Amino acid sequence: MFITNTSFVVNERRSPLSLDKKLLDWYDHNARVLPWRAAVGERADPYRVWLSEIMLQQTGVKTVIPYFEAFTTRFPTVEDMARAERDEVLRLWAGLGYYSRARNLHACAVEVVERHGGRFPDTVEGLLGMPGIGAYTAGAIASIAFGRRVVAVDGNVERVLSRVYQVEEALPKARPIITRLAQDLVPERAGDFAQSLMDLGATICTPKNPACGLCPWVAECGARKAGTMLDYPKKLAKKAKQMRYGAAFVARRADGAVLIGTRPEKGLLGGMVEVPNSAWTVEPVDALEPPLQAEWRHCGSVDHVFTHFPLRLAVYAAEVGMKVKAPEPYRWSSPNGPEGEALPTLFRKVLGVCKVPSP
DNA sequence: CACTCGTGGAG
DNA sequence: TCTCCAAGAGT
Repeated sequence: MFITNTSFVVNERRSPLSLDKKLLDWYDHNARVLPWRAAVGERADPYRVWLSEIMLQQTGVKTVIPYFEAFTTRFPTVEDMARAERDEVLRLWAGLGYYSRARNLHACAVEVVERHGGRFPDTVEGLLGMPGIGAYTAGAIASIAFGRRVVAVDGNVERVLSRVYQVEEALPKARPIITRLAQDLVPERAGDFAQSLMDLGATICTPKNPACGLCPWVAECGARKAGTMLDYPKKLAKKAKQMRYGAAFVARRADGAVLIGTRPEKGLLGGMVEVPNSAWTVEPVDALEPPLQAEWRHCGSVDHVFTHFPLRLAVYAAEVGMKVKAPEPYRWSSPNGPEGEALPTLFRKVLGVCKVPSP
């Protein structure tokens, strides 16, 4: 019953229905209706499956939906996205986070059009290694859009299967074990199976307060039997995150234009728009180095949390004359401000704390 | 393997 | 307030 790194014992089957059959029966009655899913009996559009899977990486369904609608409205097909400037993709993506996904998204669209005739590869091997497509996403697209009998192991699958089989190995070492357990379950309806596992993990077998009473696998779940659902999946302890400090400078002209720049291609918020700001250091810095001479006033601070560290930015603002040239490497935004730019949430917060009081 | 890479919502 | 974390990928 317990699954460890050295021993495998598959659950004995007391019930007349196999696990996959029970899950698909449940899915047929409880599948969530989502914009990227095909209507019953129809084949899902690979482009929409791909787009949704990239957006859903480490991101909740509720957050993704409005972005998905905006993208599919602006780019109905992969050709439309491939033809667009990358910067437009970044602007549409602004606020969604993990911006390398947006850079890879456009690169992948270009690759599909220029090297694959506008069609996505229909196998895991063909999909793997395209920009932004890893093991999970390749499996998801291959099974959901192309009906390949392969697995897509994500956080939901890790949680569900580690509970059912009481996988004692901690993540990430448990991943290959879980992948094998999942592969052994994949039925003919591989795409529905993948999505049913995700729906189960998202709505029933949740991290906290799992609704075991509604679960189609309640009878064969080892953790449920032992009452230890919350102990799975086992995870390695994460290291503590250290606060970093910095300063940001909002230079505003009378017409509303704000001094902005573009961040380096790679790294944090790569390729996105920023306002001038200092280095972010563990020790607060008090020597200010504003981008230009002006009467800078401290107008508040912004707290923001990245995945691997929290950040506190002291925000300074100044009004500058219409004839002031933008110092290198910065530029002036449009008179309405940088709202239309590829501005990540951090810098939207910065602009928010020093808005000009309206008359 | 271990680290980087966003954001907002839930408890 | 604080912790966790959501359909991971790249290096």
